[in-house]
Amino acid sequence: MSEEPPSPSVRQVELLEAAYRYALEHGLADLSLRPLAAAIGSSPRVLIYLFGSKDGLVKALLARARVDELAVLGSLGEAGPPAGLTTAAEQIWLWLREPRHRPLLRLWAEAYTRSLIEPDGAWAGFAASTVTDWLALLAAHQPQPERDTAQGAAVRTAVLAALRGCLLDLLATGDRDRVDAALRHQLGLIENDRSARDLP
Amino acid sequence: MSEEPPSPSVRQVELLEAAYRYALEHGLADLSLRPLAAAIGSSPRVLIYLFGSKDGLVKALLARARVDELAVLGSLGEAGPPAGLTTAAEQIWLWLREPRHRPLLRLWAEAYTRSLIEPDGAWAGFAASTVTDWLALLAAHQPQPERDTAQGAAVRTAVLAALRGCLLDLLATGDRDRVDAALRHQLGLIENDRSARDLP
DNA sequence: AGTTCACTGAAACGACTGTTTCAGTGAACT
DNA sequence: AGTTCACTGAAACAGTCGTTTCAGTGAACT
Repeated sequence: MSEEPPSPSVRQVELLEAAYRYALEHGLADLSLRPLAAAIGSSPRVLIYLFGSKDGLVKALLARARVDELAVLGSLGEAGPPAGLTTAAEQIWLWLREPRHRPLLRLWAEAYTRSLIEPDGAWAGFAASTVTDWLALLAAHQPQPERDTAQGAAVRTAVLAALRGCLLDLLATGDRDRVDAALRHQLGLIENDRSARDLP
Repeated sequence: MSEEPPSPSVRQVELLEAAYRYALEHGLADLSLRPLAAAIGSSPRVLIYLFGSKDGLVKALLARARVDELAVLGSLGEAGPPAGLTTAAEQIWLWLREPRHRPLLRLWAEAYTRSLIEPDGAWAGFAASTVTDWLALLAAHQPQPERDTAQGAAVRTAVLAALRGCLLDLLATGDRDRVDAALRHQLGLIENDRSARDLP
């Protein structure tokens, strides 16, 4: 309990990275120290030593997943001037639908729903914070007068809902053509409506 | 292993109902026979006897949740003639946003994502089957020429995605006004587009 | 009365859980 | 050379898990 290295060492991030890859494959729900340690060439003893407890390890894994998520937000948000709400949403969707991102998105969905059921512990606040993160990104692509209105919040909420709803469908059915057409239809309607009001 | 009652007895549905209420409160991820049995006034022995195994119990619980889901579908689908796609979606949303349905929807979300990660076992196919169920309901509210086209499938997929995306947001943030406005905005755009094409 | 049979309490089984205790590594620093 | 200290293997701890074994209930049926 008293033993816990203050700063993340080299070995620690190595193991965290290996554990992260393991979690992407097997999920977090049934995560167990002994199988995990065996798979990444470590031992339960070391994991407990480095992360304090299993809860600490799970928190570190969720934080690691969040780093990936924020990296996407950063690459889409800071790369140049605001691109317009629907354009940004399209770029996000291109990233979401990539088959190689599916393990990460499954893990994300698992952490999301788990934090709904078990609001305390390692999962606390995951769902709420991920919603606000993405909403903030979308807000950055809305023009200034609209951005701060309740109407503006509703529009970016709708865009986020379309993205997440389509993602859920895609993860469950894998039916890329249908889901792709659905999102494109949805964004097209929003785009039409916005251009009719002279909003980017 | 050999003992398993063939037909569901009275006692069995009583216990299943009690276990269902327990699962709505505590979720399925950490479900354990001993605490569950203690809470519903039974014993692990009896649960194993009646449901064959814990896996059988979980399957029964998921089937029970599915009964609730199908009941909603039935009440919205068979009640009169097709009401139009967006009207049907609005009615579904009125049901989804009810605070008293939140435990059921949390359980539903948990089973959904879990079946994405662990495609075998008791959860198998839950996500995919729930998608097709709801899509079929929405299809019943589309007019006949459109219903069987790829465009029609895309539109009802978009409607379902909007509903699910808004539901996820609502479960995480509880921000009813914003989410409500988002869904209304989304459905309004679809409605406008459809009436412009003479589709109900 | 005797048998059958659905049902159940108590206790144990082996496997697994996260965590701790103890005993060491081996490299870095004084 | 001696000490410190980050790190780790082996084993055990107490607890929980799903499941099984055994020994019964008590009502229904022959």
